[in-house]
Amino acid sequence: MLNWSSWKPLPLTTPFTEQTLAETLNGGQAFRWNFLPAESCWQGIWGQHAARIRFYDTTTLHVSTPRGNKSTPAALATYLRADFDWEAAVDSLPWRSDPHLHKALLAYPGLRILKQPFPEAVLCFLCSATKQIPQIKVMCERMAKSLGNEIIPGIHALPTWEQLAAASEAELRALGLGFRAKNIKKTADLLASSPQLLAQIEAAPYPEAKAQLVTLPGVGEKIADCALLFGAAKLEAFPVDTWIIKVLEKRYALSGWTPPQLSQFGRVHYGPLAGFAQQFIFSYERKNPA
DNA sequence: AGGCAGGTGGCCA
DNA sequence: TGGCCACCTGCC
Repeated sequence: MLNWSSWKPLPLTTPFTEQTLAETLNGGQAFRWNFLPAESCWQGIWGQHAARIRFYDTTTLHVSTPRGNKSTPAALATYLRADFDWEAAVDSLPWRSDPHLHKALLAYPGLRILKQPFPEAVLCFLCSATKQIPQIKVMCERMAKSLGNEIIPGIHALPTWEQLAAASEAELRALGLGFRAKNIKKTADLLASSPQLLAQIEAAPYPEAKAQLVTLPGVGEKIADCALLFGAAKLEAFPVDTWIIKVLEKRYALSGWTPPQLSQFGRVHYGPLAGFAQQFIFSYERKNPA
């Protein structure tokens, strides 16, 4: 394909498996990666970048990027946090005293938390309310096609908040966003009037960042934690969703606990990388429901 | 055919 | 504070 560079190695400090690569890219952290059977690779979009990735061996990915976009390989390394020591992070989790966590860690060796552009993480998770991953992906794709920049022919970035503010609620509803359209429109208008707000939130320590984020229309505790975990590298953020509630109820015998109590439990039990632990538990539970 | 899906905000005791 | 419910849409 003329538009794409040849495959180049991207070394990983933490070993990986093919299944873990799939889970990292398409397991509910991000919504803009698709497997292309014909090319047998993952193709994804973030910010104003697009890339193709395929598993080469446990410590090497192969990467192809659009020709002429020289900054994309470095941006991809940042997005994947390729140089972070995930193995040490895993070892710091309380797996020695938590057999269920231990099982989940072994099931996804090398699983990592992406560093997505913060503004688009907020957008994607605003779409996530009571939706499953495939439907969230459809909503993101429609917003990109209709409102976002075309990065290369046929591949569109998600709209910026500025671009979203320029659309009407009716236009957003027409993209199938449902009741989320109103929240996205209101948040877009608010962010358009404070252009530095998201950058300030991202730069703030987790507790302040979360407190600020939940003031955006449609952003509650869960969406704020997802955006901070997957879009701002705040690994202490511990999203409490229906899956995690189920896990903690059934596998940790915590039935009857309220979401805020479970959130507190998660932070105390899993520690400063609670969100990282959450991702293993989440992935494991979706594949092996209790 | 009706209920439910990686939630949130508003209203009521 | 704590519980309940509407809210879009599509898929089982």
